[in-house]
Amino acid sequence: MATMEDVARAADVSLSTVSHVLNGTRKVSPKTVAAVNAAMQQIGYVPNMLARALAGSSSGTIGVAISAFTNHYFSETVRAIEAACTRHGLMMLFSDTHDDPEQELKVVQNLHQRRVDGIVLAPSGDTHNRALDYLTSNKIASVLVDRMSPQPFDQVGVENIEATAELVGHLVAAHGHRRIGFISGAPGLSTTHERIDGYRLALQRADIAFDPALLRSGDSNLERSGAATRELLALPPGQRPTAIVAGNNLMTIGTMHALRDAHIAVPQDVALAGFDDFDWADYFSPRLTVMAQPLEELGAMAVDLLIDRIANPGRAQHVQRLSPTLRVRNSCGCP
Amino acid sequence: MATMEDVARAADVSLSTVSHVLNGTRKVSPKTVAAVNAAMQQIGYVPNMLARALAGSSSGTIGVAISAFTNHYFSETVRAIEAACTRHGLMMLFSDTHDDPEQELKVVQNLHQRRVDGIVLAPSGDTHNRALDYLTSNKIASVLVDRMSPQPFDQVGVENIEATAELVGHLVAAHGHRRIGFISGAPGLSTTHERIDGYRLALQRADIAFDPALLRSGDSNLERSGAATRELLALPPGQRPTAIVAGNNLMTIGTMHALRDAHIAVPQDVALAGFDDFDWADYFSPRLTVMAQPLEELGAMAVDLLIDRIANPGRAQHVQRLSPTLRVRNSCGCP
DNA sequence: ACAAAAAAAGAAAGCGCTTGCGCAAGCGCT
DNA sequence: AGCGCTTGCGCAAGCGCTTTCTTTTTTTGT
Repeated sequence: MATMEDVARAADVSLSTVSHVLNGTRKVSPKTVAAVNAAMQQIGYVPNMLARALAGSSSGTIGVAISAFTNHYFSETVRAIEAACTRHGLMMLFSDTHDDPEQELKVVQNLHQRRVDGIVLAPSGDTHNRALDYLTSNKIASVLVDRMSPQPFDQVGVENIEATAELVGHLVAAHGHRRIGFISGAPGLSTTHERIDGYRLALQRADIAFDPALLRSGDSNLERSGAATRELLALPPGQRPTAIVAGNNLMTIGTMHALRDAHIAVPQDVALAGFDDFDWADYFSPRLTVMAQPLEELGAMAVDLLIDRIANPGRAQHVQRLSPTLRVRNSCGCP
Repeated sequence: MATMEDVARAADVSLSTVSHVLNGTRKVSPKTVAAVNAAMQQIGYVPNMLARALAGSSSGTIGVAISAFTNHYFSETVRAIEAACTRHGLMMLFSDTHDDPEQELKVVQNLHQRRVDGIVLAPSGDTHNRALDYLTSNKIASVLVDRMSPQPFDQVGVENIEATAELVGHLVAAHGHRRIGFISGAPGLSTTHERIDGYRLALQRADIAFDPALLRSGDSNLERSGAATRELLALPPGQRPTAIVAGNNLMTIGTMHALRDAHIAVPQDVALAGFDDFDWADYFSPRLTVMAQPLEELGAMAVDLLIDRIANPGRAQHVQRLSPTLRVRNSCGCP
């Protein structure tokens, strides 16, 4: 494979001149530039980014470690990150951590070994996250997405408390529900706790007493949320919820499925709303009322933040919260 | 950052010994191994894969260029590829080509510059695909997924003709439909043509005359397939299809949506079936009858094929067809 | 026309690793 | 004691670039 030296030889200039034309790192006379370019063309030269990265500093690559690619929410986020990378001429090294702290650490180390310029991480909900420690102690430029951490990191997520309160509030204000069940996510995740807080905030605002029986963990997955829904339905008639809010997309589906299996009509018998929009929420029947996260902006902002930090390692951490938007469709009872 | 030389110094051995310990490339006495490992630990050494790749040959990285990450089908495939990579200790450099030949070429060149060991590509449906030419002329180990090409490449896709025939055949055999509409994908893609062939094959087997009016292009997307469905519905009563088959997941959704907008009950008024299963096909009402592609195996096989070719550049090309499975649910009319 | 300053290009020292080559001990053997 | 072996390791030449320091060439002023 042709190297820069071959190009230099063919253009009858020095190696360093070739490098400088390629990078525009110093003034080179137009005719030399032409000669070098011609030689590259002719020889079919392909730059070696590995060597470039080794000699220089940047590898032009960032790492992305996401916890649950299976979840549509995250794959959408990755897509947005990828788009942002392409816009900035970066490539993305991608790996799934499967929400496993062990795996997460491995992935981060792997990315570090490959000398990525920075890392975008959706951290697992581990109480003591070793991956985050690794990032800090190795001074790796990084930004956290979705899950927030008290540790000093650049972070970008959505505003969960007010958003959940708004979602729950809609059920109260627009449809008069007073007994609202909430299916929460996996414990340990910041998003889970914040959304529970939002739920309680909405109740409080509506002067509805919090009933622990109406708050069930769906553990962020389909099956468990189905079970949680069944528990809710098994409550004595007076205590049974007239509406259910699910804490993420998977749990919304799980809940809906359980409801249908129990022959409960949505929204006639029980109203339903969920956090996270997804491609086809609009195509279910009933069409699902959800709180949609701005995934595109989230990805773009994560990359922007990361690039900025790479350029400017010393600066203070930025924690950004983006606002989700309520998408009112029919499952809440709206026509 | 600590280098191998630092480790060598700390362990009081030569640089090459450290390298050999790290790679197990030659016998080193147990006590030296211990000393080196201790030194690494103590110093906090992190191997530099860039340097390793430059000096050695492999970068331990493969590139994945997928045409339409937005489509759930592809994101699922990427997930499977990622899993296979992790199993093999590889990392995945990922980029979306947006089904644009221009972009596709750029992505492939980019990956090449980063000296990936091989490339998994879902080629765009370009008549003369420059990306494929580039791969060939630069002798880059690669494997094509989903879309097949007449050019000599390792390829893995699904069997489309028989599968589509089976799907259409089910509508005929189990439910007695004789007028079956088919919404086909974007022209130029091998999958599109093969599925059309499968559709016609099924008709032929059932002695049903092919009616061009019943074959409409949905262009592989939501909106166009909705339009195609509306065209089908606008046909004079005697000519109108009693069942519709859609050529991929997006088009199935688009079709279903159009049907609902037209207040057509599925499957009572018109039966529906589609190619591609997706997470929630089971949660729609009616539950969707689909032909499910073995995405997990597809990804795994692509990576296996690629690894094999990297190890063995000279061998003949393998073209693999995996068989999708029919998942009968309710939209076809089955109880 | 000639020195001084500016512009253009070359030489070479790394970046952090792999790997072929070769040297020094320690072994059993005659 | 001396021979050929094996075993364990160090040396140093790259891999293909970037970048600093110099050297050469061209321009400009008087």
